[in-house]
Amino acid sequence: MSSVKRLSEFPRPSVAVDIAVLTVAPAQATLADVGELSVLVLRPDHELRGVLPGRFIRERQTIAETVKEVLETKARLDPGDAVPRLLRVFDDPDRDERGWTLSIAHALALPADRLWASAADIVPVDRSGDLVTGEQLGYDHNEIVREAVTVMRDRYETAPDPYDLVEEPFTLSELRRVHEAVLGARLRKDTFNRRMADHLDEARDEAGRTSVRQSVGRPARLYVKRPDRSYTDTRWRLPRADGSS
Amino acid sequence: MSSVKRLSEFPRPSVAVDIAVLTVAPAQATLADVGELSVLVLRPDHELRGVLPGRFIRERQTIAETVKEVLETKARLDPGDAVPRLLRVFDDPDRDERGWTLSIAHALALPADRLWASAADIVPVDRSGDLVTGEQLGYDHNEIVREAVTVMRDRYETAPDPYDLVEEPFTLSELRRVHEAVLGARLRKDTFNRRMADHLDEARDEAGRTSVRQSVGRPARLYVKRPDRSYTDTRWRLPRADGSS
DNA sequence: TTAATAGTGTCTATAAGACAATATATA
DNA sequence: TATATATTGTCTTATAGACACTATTAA
Repeated sequence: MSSVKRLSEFPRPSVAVDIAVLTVAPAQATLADVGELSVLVLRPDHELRGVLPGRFIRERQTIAETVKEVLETKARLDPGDAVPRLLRVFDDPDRDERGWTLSIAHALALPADRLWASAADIVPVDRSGDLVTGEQLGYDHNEIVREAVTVMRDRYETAPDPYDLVEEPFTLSELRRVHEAVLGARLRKDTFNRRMADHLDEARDEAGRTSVRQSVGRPARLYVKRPDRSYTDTRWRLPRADGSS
Repeated sequence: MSSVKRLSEFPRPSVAVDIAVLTVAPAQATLADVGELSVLVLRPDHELRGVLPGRFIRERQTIAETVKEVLETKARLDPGDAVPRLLRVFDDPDRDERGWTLSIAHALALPADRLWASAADIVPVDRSGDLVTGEQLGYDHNEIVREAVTVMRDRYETAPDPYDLVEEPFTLSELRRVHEAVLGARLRKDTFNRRMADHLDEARDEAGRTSVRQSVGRPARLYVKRPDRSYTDTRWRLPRADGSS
């Protein structure tokens, strides 16, 4: 950043934004009741292989704006308030045979019902973050999906629905089912509830009810996520000596 | 990524890599024995304000290679095996008045003794990650430093010396002093030791000794970091039901 | 009353945090 | 021996994990 040469004297890469859109698809035959963590794959006419939604960035447009626009125009879905999360910059010089490109890869999660309008495929992923179909995507997009899935699973160990897949207010069962789908494992009801309790507040739904019943059984109480005091809250912090901090 | 147009038809940004090089500078008057977390600042002749080391990336060069080369040529220091960590991409359209630029910002830590050869300044930072001098750097580099410091402090709560500032093998006191400097607080000796013990293995130094004495007092045992089973080890994991996983 | 789902009491094991004692060196 | 630093015993409190029980609804 410290050169006095004109910017135009430097060769410049093409910079793309690619987005792994993740969701929990309703349960199939597998794993009984548990939904499946899945990723949105586009199949453009002129491409041999499936790709993630993405395009090159335009001047005077931020990355966040680009993400939103890509989802709207390429995937034909409304991202709403969902926050895209930077994964990393993919910079292998040979990642695109057309020339020198960088990909600023992002992950983003959306509730399944907002993806059905899209003309894209929703493909489940396995434990290692590969597509269950074994499909090979274009460019390095399989790797982007793997990293997106890994980061997402990691975060779902630590906090209640950090990607906002569940609409508030929700019941503990709804919350747990989403976590089970993301993590790909059944979770213990009692321990899960107690863990999450510290990060939730009781709430009412639009109708002012403090609990809901689905069709049978005891009605469940409603919760919203407590505005989290910090991402690091649930991890250990080193013990300060004396009263410092 | 899905266009069939030629890459050259798209406008392209200038892409820079900027690096917050962090270190623990030896203790000054403040806080008794505790070193100070500091950042390396360049003062090029032709620039009004201090800047972080950085430059535009070149074709067929990875970001990692660029980081290494920047540190060697601009900061005149040898990064060795230190791993640069991506912070995020700074993309404010107005961040550089010369034109459209992105900065792929990284953080990296090096032991203080490897920085003295550099012609750069080593400036301590305060609790919020600002330079203690109140100095304003060029571009958005103050913000890069703040984020670098925040991420680094967060990681030093969770693991023993994750940025490899201490040379192996080390004593628990050496390790604790580095953590105190990074976190800017004194830590309890006994609890710190027990916390770290799970992440350390006993070791010998070059001379084959299993402990060292500095000048006075009981000699301290030597440790190396245990190859960590995973970054998430020290955070809670949700309880699986049954035997699944 | 039964089935289904929600939620809690409580026991055990483990870990955190704090205090103080013990251990091993030099001067 | 006095002093300095390192390390551990142990007590208290908090939390995790597991099991089984209680609670509240619909059919």
